[in-house]
Order: sequence, then structure tokens, then C-alpha cells
Amino acid sequence: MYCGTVTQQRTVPLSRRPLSEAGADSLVPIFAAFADPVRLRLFDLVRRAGGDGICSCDLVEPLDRSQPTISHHLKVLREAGLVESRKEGTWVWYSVTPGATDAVQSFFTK
Amino acid sequence: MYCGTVTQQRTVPLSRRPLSEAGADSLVPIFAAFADPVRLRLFDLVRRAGGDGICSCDLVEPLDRSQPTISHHLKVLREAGLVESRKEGTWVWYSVTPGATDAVQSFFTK
DNA sequence: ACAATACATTGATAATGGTCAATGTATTGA
DNA sequence: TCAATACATTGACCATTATCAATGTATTGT
Repeated sequence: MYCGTVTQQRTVPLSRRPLSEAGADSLVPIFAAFADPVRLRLFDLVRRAGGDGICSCDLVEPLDRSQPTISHHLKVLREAGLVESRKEGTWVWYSVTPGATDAVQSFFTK
Repeated sequence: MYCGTVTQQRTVPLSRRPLSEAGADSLVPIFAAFADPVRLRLFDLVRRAGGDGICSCDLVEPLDRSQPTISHHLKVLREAGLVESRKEGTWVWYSVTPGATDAVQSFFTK
């Protein structure tokens, strides 16, 4: 299936200018957030939960880590801008930040 | 522009089963390799060089790091399967491993 | 007010990682 | 053979990080 107009370019076009130091520095926290198996699976679980999100209390058991450890990893994901948290009574609901991975994805496709 | 047949699904369909521990462990080295500004820019420089690759000697100056440091980072990228090296006389040419980032990209789109 | 629950923070420990000087190993050219 | 170049490896140092026990802070239900 073909649906665009193409003149002449590489399959994966690269942007003209090399990745700057600042550009790299902005991507590193996101890659670093994903560079841990617990956080990778945490993000996956949150992503699967969809719009309403998932309660923090349901993330401890499936990952077989202590509550403080999960709390720490969720903080890293939050500070990297990958997930958002919403407090509801005693519980905290986590959901994926919309467009959170756009920057990383465009690093691979631009 | 619209060019596919869609019945009913999310914009970005998720695979059915949660990310396993093994699945996460296989992705972590790749994310970890990108979780450093020097390696990110190294990979970008190698990627821009195209098919023939780029000589290691041309990677030290633009990144403002010592030769051993660059050598170390190239090793990390190599062991993560992101770049390949080809020796030619005194020089070593680095190029991007074909399909190197497929696994990471599908983590975001599946 | 009190006990129980959910979550965050602190402090400590062990492991990992980025960096460079020094050194080692090929390879090239004279 | 010798000097120069390109690259890798070693060893050391310092910073960061993953983990958990203990503790702190809200919130809920009784």
C-alpha cells in the first residue's frame, strides 16, 4: 500500500544537523528512565492500563520489589515526564503522559 | 491523508501480553547504551556517515573526550549490537548495525 | 481518637558507570 | 629496525544508582 508523494530521499531521512550536546542531554533522561528492567515493565503496565491509569498498589506485587523501590522507580518515570500521577483518596493513579515518547521515537526516525 | 483499512482498534495497538522479565532484560542494554550523551552523539555521527561508516579517529575531537573514553563508549555501543566495526589497516570503521533499533522502536509502537 | 492502609522519604549499602593517565598492541612508513 | 599513528585495555577515582529497612505523612473506616 502506497499513499504519499515522494521525490527522492533515503528510506529513513536524517535531519540536516548533527545531534547537539543540548539535544542529547534532553534525550538522555528518557533513555535512562527506560534503562532499567523494573521501570520498563512498570511503564508497560501503566501503558496497558489505558486512560484511567493504574493504582500504585497494583504495581508492587507483579514486579516482585519492595514498596519503596517501586515508589522510587515511579518517581524516576514521573521526573522523566513519562508518566503522570493523580491522587484519589489514599490511592495514587498512574497513567502515561500523552506524547511522552515522541522525542525518543523521532530520534530513530529523523 | 488516509491510506489503510481500519475496523476498530486503538491508534497504537498494544500486544496482548505484558512485557516479561526476559523481554525487559533484552531491551535494557539498548536503552542503557543510549542513556549517555556521548554515546547518543556517537551513534548519531556514525548513523550520518552512512554505509561506509566513519573512522574512529574522527570521533574523538567532535565529542571533546579522551581517546580511551571514546573507545570505551564505542565498545558499549558495539556490545549492545548498535554499531559494527570493520578494521582496515590502522583504522577502524564504525557503521550502524542494520535493524539495530528495531526492537526498541517496536516497544513504542506495539 | 484509633487502627489500618497507601504511599513517600530517609539513610545506608553494594553495585554500576564515566572519565582519564598510563600502558599495551598492531600497523604503516622511512 | 625504528619512530609514528590508531586503537584497545588496565587501573584508579569519583559520581550515580538500585535496593531495602525504617520511618514519616495522609487518608479512610470504625
